[in-house]
Parts: sequence; C-alpha cells; structure tokens
Amino acid sequence: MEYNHIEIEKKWQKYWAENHTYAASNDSSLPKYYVLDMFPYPSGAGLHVGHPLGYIASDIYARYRRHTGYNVLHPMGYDAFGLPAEQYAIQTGQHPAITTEENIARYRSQLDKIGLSFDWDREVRTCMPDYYHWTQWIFIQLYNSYYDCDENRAMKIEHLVAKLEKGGSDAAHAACDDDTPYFTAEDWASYDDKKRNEILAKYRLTYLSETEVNWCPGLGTVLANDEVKDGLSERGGFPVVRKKMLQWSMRITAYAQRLLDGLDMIDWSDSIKESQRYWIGRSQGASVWFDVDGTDKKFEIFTTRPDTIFGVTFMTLAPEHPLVREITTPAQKEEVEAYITATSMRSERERMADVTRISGAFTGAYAIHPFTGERIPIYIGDYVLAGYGTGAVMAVPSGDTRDYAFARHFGIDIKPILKDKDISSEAYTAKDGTYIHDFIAGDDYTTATAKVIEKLEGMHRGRGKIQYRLRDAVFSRQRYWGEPFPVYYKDGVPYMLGEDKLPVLLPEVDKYLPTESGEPPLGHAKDWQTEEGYPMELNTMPGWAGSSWYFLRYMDPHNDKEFASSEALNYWQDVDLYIGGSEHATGHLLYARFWHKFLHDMGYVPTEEPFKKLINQGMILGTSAFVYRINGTNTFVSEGKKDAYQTTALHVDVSLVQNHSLDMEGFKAWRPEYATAEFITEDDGRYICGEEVEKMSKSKYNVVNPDYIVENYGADTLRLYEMFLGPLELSKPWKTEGINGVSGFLKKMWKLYFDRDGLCVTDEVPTRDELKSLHRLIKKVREDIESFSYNTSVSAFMIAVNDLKGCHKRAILEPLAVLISPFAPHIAEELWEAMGHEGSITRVEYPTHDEKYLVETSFEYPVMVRGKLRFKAEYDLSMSIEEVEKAIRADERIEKATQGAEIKRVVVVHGKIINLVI
RNA sequence: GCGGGCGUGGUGAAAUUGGUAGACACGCUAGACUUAGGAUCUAGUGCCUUGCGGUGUGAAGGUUCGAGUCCUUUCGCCCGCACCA
Repeated sequence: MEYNHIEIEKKWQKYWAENHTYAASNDSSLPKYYVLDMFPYPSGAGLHVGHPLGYIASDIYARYRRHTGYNVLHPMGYDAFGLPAEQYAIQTGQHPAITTEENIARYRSQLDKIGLSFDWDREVRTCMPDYYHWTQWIFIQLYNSYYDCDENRAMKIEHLVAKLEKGGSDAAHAACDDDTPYFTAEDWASYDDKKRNEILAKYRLTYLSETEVNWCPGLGTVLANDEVKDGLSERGGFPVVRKKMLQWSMRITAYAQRLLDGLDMIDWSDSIKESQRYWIGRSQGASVWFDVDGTDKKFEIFTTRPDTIFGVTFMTLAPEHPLVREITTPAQKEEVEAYITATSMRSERERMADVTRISGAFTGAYAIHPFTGERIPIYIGDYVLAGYGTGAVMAVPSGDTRDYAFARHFGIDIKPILKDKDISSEAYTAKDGTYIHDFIAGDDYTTATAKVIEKLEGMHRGRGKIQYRLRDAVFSRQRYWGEPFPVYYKDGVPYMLGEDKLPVLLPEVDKYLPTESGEPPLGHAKDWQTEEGYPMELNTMPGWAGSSWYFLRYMDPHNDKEFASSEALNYWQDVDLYIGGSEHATGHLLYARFWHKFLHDMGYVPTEEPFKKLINQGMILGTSAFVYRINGTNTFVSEGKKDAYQTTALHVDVSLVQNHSLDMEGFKAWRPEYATAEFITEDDGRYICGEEVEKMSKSKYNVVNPDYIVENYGADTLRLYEMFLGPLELSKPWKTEGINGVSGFLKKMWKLYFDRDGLCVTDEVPTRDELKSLHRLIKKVREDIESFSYNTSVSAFMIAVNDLKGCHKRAILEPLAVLISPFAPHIAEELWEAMGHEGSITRVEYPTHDEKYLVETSFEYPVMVRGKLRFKAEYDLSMSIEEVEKAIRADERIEKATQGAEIKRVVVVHGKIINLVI
C-alpha cells in the first residue's frame, strides 16, 4: 500500500474541521497553555513558503502541549484593516471589505492545507464591528484615564479632577504635556467646561493635540515613527515630511519606565529587548535653565552630563526652536533665516544620510552661564533635533564629539574641564578624571554630577531629570479602511460617545480619496454625525489599534457584553508562547504591552505583561535567478560568459530554472517581449543563470508557493522540511531540492506500518535494541520540542526510522506515531486509525522515555591521552571506576599510547570517555 | 558609530554546553536492480597522502590533561538603530 498524501491529508483535515478537534474550552480542570502566532494581514498575494514557518513551529508546540496534558488555546485571526485594500479600492472602486474578504478566504484555504491545529471557532478579524466595538471601547477608557505618578498607574480621570479641585495643578502629580499650565484650586473652580476640558486633555492617556507628524503625501496620511524607514514610508516607499496637524495621540510616554522595567520579567530575545530599550531611550541627567543676555527670555536644555557645565562655550538650538526668531539680532537675521529655510528644505532623508556635515548659524544672542555669569554665544544647528529633549543643548566641545566638531568648524573656544586630559585633537568623552573648576575642583564624575545638580536646584536654575526618547504615539490616520473613532465635536471640542452607542460603524463612502478640501475620506460619508447633528471625527485609527489587544479577544471572542469576560481572562491569563517576526520589535510589541498595562491598571486584565515568551522566527528567503541581457539587444548571455559584454541582470521566474540552467523555450514563452530572445550559451549548450538570495517577492519572481509543495509532496513533508531547514530563529534561503530527504523519510516510515498488502503491524515483543532506539527518540524529541530545536528532532526521526527498518512491532510503532504527530499530523492520524484506534491522535498521551532502556551494559570507551584518541577498549558497565582504571593499566596497548610515561590520573568523563593524564 | 547575532565540508547544518568534530539531509562518485524513472537499494564522500599517518571549526595568542565551545586581540559577514545632547 502506497503512501498517498493527497487522500490522507484531505481526509483528516475534513475530520478535524467536522469534529472541532482543536476547539479549546474556557472551562477545564487542565492547566492552560496559550500558543499564539502573530496574526497576518491578508494581502492579495497569498502565502508563500516563508509565511507558514512560524505557524508550523507554534503548531508543533501546541500539539505537543495537548499531548502532555494541557488545555491549549491556539487561535488564528486576521489583522484586516490596512492600506493595501484601501489602495486597491482607490484604484478600482471595489470596497475594501470585499477585497479583504476575498484575501481572507484565500489565506484560510492555504492555511487549512497545511494542517494547522487552530481553533477556528475563535477567529477574530479586526475589521468586524463586533471586534472593533471593543477597540473603540478601549479608546474611550484611555480617554477617560490619566497616569498618576504617585500611584504609578493609570486611574480614572475623576480622581484627577478631584485633586485639581482641591489643590490645583500642583496637586496632580500626573503624566502630562510639557506645556500644562500652572493653576490653583480657585482658578480651576472659576474655569468653564471648555477650559477644564482643554486642561484635562493635557493629562488624558489619549488626547487631541497639534503635533508635528510624519506626513506622507504619497499615501495621504500620517505615519508613526516606526512606520517610517530612512525618511520613506515603510509601505510604498513614499517620501515623508514633517507637518503640524491636529491629531489624536496616545500618552505611551507615561508608561516609559514600566515598559522598560517589564522587559526584565519576560523571556524574549536580547535583540528585541535591546531594541525596545533603545526605542524607549531612558537617559538620566539634568535640565538647566539659561537666561538670554539683555532680555527677560530664558530657555531650558537637557544634558546627561551636568558635570561638564564648566566646559560650556556655546549653546545650540534646533533651527525649529521657537526662541530662535525672538532672540536673533538684526545683524544675524539674514544668515539665520537662510539657514532655517535651508534646513526645512532638506528632507528628513537627506538630513539623516548626511550626518557628518557640520552646519549652523550664529544668532548674535548670548546666554548667561548660571555659575560663572559668562556670556555664551547661542548658535542654531541641525545636529540638534527639535523633537528630542527641549530642542536645545549646552555645548561642551571638550566632552562631546559633535560639539567638538561644531566648535572647530566655527572657531569657538574649547575649554578643558578635566585635569591632564588631551583634547587637542578630539573630545574626551569618558567619565574618568578629576575636574578642575570652581566648587567641583578635585571631584570625580559621580560627586561632581551630584554637586552640580544640587547647586542648580538650590538656585532654581535646574533639576535632575530623566529624559526618554520615546514619543507619544500619533493615533490618527487620514484613511478610510480603519476603525472610526467614537468621537464627535461640539464647538470644536471633542467628546466621547456613550458606550451604549458602540460600535460606531464605518460609514459607506463613494470615494476613498481625501475630499477636495483635504479632509480624510470619511469627509465623503453622508450623515456622518450624531443624532443631535454634531459632526463625527473624520480620521480613523491606525493599524496597530486592532492588533494591540487581539490576543485578549481570542479568550472570549463572541462576548457582546465585554471585550472578554473576567472568567476567561482569569483562566487564560496571558500568552505563554508568542511566535512571530522581529520586524514588530518597536511597533506592535511595544503598543500591545502599553495597552495591556493600561488594561491591567484599570483592573480588566490580571497580568502585567501580555507575552511571557517570545520567539522570533527567521525569514525564509527566496533564491532569485538572473539572466543577463546584452544592453540594447534581445540577446541573453550565460553566466560564465557575461563578463565579455555590457549586460543588465534581469530577474527570471525561478520555476523556469533547474540546477542553475534555464529552460530557454519556457523563457521565450514566459513573456511576449522575450519571444524573440536569443541566447549565448555555455559551451555545453546550457544557459546558466545567476543566483542571489533575496526576500521572497512577486516582483523578483522567486516566490515558492506552499500549495505547489503540498500538492506534490504533501503538507506533512512541507511541515517537516520547513523545520528541517535550519534553526527556527535563523533566516535561510528556500531550496526545494532538499525536500526529497524528508519526503523519503515519510515513505520509509509508512513502510514500517504497511507492506504491499496493507497493514503489517504485529504484536511481537520488541528487542532491546528496538526499545533503545525508541526511547532515545522519545527523550531527544521531547527535549528538542521544549527548546524549539525542531531541525535536530527531524534528524532524530530519520535516524530512528533507519534503525527500525524492518520492525513492524506494535509496541514500537504506536508510540512512534504519537511522537511524529506534532510534526506530521496527517500521516500520524492515518497510522493511528489503521492500527485500530478510534478518534484523533490529538487526545493520546505523549510517550515518556524510560532510562532503563538507554543504559548501556557494556561500552566501548575511547581512551584519550593529551586530548587525542589512542585506542578503544570495551569494559563492563558494572565495573567501578577503580576497576576500570585497573583494567586500563593492565591493557597491553597502554604502553604505546603513553609511550612509557607515568599515568598520574585516570579521568572518566560523563561515564563515556577515559582520559589518561600523564 | 551604537546595539544584537554569526563565522564548522561543495550546500543546509549537528556536536550531550569544556570531552571521539562534521550526526542527519542535500549534492556528488561508484555499483545493483529495472517494464528507462526526477524510482528504489548498497557503498563511499572534510582536506593532504598509494599507505602508515598527518591535518582540520575565519586568523593569532592564552587558560586546560583536553577548546568549535571559555578568555584576549584581530579580520570578515548578516540584522536592527542611527546627530537622542
């Protein structure tokens, strides 16, 4: 009986679907285990072989946990709001919901073919009203909350109001905007609602504000910092410029410290943790106020090195700093204006690409040194960023490389601060050394820093401060295909709709482009207003809104009273294992932690962190093939001869290439412009293609579709092969050639159970060697699964099946079927059923290994001298180490091995190797 | 520049965490069988050498009875971030 993967896989996929085999219960006495994949955006291109890598890995783990006695939650859904569907809608007029629906159907059918054990009863889609109902609800909770620094958690805004009523702004101790005004309790009492609302907006965890944002004209929307790469939009690659707009923001900065601290509690890779730490960017230092000479103006700077304050020889403001125009002297006005204009013309991209060029301008104004009273020239320079700190720095050329370069360029003094440190050619940035000025003379770094801060505080000129790089996250998008805000406006002031009015449904529009007046697409919607006629918010939420809490919805996906019941949340707690790509390091993975902490503060979720363990699977890359066209002709020259010509390398579809050699007829038929192609081949008549490993993408014609693999080799082969390819976390190129190895393995395994006539499993008693093979496999595979070393597990299966060739014994083959089932579930079910069992193998207990089968009776010890193998000797394992030693000394080969040297010590390593120390 | 990671055959990779380097698989070579197939099976395959043997984990040192693994220096590659004061 042949192994027929097509029938077997179809049969069991149907069985699993009909029996809801993988449905998880919210009410179980078993311990819970939550295995989550990062849900995909269903793009039009469908899946390629790289996508399922993480899904297969998590599926193996989920299946293993079911076997070992856990109630496993393993759900899947779709991050369904997003730009491509909207772009498609703009071009074709087809509603994004239809595009999305089609893409989801395609994804689902592809996923089903791989045999993944998802609980599809719990599927979520972020674009469905019953889901975004709760995204809107969370938004309202954030709006009605503030971050209390005394309690160190988010609280209801009413608490803040009570405090403000009692003690004015000084009583607040809350995370707030920098420009939050000072006011007394009496002031507060005298304010009207509008004024109070304006003030509360400065405390709320989501708030409307005029912010400088990353505006992408090509996409017609704003982007978050993590959606901008090198000054271009991540999606589409359009230029991005800075622009001021009225936007909703999320006060994620309030959680900066807790987001940092939480990293120590979770099992994530160092690289992701470091990325998040860097993104949050905590730096400890001081803020100092400097007066502008001859005026009543002053400005604040932030420095991490208050100890260097005696080395300040100039100040630098960002060109965009509001004070620049006020303090510039008439004589310098022209130069400064020219510089500001030049800077604003340079795109973000240019500015970043060109970090070594020093530029700036003198404002003509001077600041006063708080300790010495010296006049310090104030410059502007684009190396100071408006968006970080206060957009102003005190420049200490002797202690900072950038200040040093700037000082050199403009001929400014470089004043030493440390004793005997050479600053003649570069800044001395290390923190060792002894200070030479004033009240810190003779002090070291720590003392000097403390003294300077203390003195500044005493003078009310500054204070110790912790600065974060993290910015509040912009939450408005000028798009159609996203969650509408539950917000309306009255006299220009935003108000939340009542929770009973949720969900606010996304209205129909006749055009998906911005309106003529530049309003977002929702400006086209008819009657987009409340019952009372107040206008609704026209922006929609960004992509990360829906993905910041979807893992909670899976716990209780059909609840229409709450986002999830507290019973469900308390049972499932958090995600035990999260598998996904590392590209979300500073986006999704940070936002989700932020929302989760907020929901925790408000008492809705029991855990502080959402994802206990995170594994980042590597990317599967494509191997692109190239042909070389001689410029200006339709003649293609083979790899080996291309250097003799001026050629252009062109991608060619990998399916036309086999073993580097091009199917020339197929190539001519591939695209009309190549129909008349001519070839200069190698001497053997073959056309050899160039090769390069790149990301899989349609435009590079290097995509391998999993459907093709599933049809030709089977889902079980695909699963095994993807795991066999290499360590899960590494990126690696896809090579279809190697797949015969695992495919052959499955056929061999099949033959253990079936011969030509059918099932051939017997009830014979297994031999000791057979049991040893089996138990070694059980041990190895269990250890591998728990450490996600799936590639070596697959090898272990191959070895075992080779060892067990010709063994048709039930006592061996039954546990073997269970062992393979997480990896190759279809064939495992088939074997299990053939052996006369009812029901799915999923419910079968995972075998445990018995050490007694692994213990050797005798062992061939390698005998080593000076780390080199000298001879092998067989000894009985019942011998004690002393007896072994005696036997070795008596061995006749010892003479040659030690060349007569005295044996000082006999070391037995791991009971396996004998090392003679001479 | 900073952060994370990596460097082992022709290729993807293993190595019990300091203990016989190259498991397993691809590829390649030879052979068997054959109703000629991109099937199956057998043997071989790090490098040098006819052989004995020698040598070998990017390079150079060090610690150790023993180093792919630990330490120092150095070279190279990949990923992420990038004027953050």
